[in-house]
Amino acid sequence: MSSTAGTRTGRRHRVREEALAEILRTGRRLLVEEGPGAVTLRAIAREMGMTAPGLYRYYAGHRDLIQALTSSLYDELAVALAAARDRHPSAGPGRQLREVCRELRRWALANPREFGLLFAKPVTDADTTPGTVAHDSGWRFGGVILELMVRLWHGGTVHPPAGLDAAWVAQLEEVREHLSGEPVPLEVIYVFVACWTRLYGTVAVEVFGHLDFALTDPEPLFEHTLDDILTALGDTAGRMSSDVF
Amino acid sequence: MSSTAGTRTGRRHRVREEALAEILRTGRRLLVEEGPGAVTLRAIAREMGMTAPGLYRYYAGHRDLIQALTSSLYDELAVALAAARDRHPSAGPGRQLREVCRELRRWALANPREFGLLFAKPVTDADTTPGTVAHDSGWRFGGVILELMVRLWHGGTVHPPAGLDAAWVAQLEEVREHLSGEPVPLEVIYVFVACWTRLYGTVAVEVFGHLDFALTDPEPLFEHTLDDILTALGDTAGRMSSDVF
DNA sequence: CTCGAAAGTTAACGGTGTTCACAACTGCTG
DNA sequence: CAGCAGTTGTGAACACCGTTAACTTTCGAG
Repeated sequence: MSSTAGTRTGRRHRVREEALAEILRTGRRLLVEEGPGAVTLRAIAREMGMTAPGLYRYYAGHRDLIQALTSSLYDELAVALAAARDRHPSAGPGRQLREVCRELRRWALANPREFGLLFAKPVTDADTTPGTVAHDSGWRFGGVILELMVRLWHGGTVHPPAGLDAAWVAQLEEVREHLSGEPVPLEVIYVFVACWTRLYGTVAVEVFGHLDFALTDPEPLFEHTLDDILTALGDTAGRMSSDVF
Repeated sequence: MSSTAGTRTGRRHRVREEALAEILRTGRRLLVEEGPGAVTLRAIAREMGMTAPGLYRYYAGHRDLIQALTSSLYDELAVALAAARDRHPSAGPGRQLREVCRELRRWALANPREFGLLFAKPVTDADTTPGTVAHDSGWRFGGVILELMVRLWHGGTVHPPAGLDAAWVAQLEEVREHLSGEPVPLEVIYVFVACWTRLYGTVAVEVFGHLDFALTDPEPLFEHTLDDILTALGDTAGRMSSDVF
């Protein structure tokens, strides 16, 4: 172990970071250009002008590499969502949430393979780690959405579902402090989950092409859904229609 | 070519069908017991006491085998949904649709790996056929849901979204006769797609474990969503709450 | 300058999908 | 019944995959 182990930006350390990043970059390029099945240790190494075992100096194996790639993509998505939010600094949380959701769809459509890697797989597919990684990196992105919902909640426009039975409330309590920062009202978590399933369903179905047969342009459906979600959250501004959907 | 080529149930033909079915059965067992990555030509052959190249007498390759397995699972799901519907023959379409949706969730939770194979992957992942197969087999199941929605529509309780712009309507027209049987009203297709995205989102998020961190029992959320969907469809019977969600 | 850690190589093992040449079996036809 | 053709299955082989082990090279810190 070098005596300058704690050094922030040692030369050695820096080129290593670059290598780590290039591996991920190459893996992502393969994912985008050739599909999920093509992001392989040997292919990445080949692409980088080295041999597969060399990659083991950087990642413990194929699984860990994919995991790292997933993490970085979660981060990128989180940054994109936050940027969409900050693009309208003076807007209320409703408008900002709307823009964030639109950015999610935009990102997913622009990066369908990446979206698939992040959201199309079971979180535990017998190979991903128990959940800590999925939590940390996955919730840098989820936190952006949740935070806006909390702010909407603070505005007082959200009215929670009435019939929350006891068991339901109990498990929500469990999650409360699990979220960093302020204590999140239980009902907000419920609303968050409900809205997320709608958002996820709409975007996933579109990105995965499940309704290619029916819709050549699913954007109107998405905007309608967005209206509906924001109405459910009590936001009245920026509404584009007043249908149930 | 044998002279009895057209024979319905020739001996030869029958044992072949059995072999085809056993291959699928074995593949499914591997999928369930060992995960998606384990459903491999060699593993299936090994499990059946033969060698991998022998399977090529039955399926053109790994892709085709997976495709066939997917098709059969779609069929099984369609049968399960239809059975749930027919379990309440005297009930109205609203109640029947409710039971069908519940059955979808039940089936997905009981067969998560199969559900993942059917719905977690992009329909065209650079390896599935263009779409004809996904259409035919995928819509024996979707048709069950659509048919109930059409019946609800005939009941007159469904009110379509008002703001359907022209382009939106145009593409819906395209789909109209693409569906077998009676001409389906355009708005019904819209409602169908909208409801399907909600249903899919709720079930998929639960099955894939995206919200394991937050919910130990997602059933209340599902029931709330179901209430909401059926309300949107104009069905008033069997409602369990009156919240937005 | 030295030396030890890090980076990268080659070789190898077992696994995969896939192809091809070949053997065995089965059942129809002359 | 004999023979023949189609069907079914095998074994060997190829290329690719993840992974491990032993080895060489590189390079920075003391």
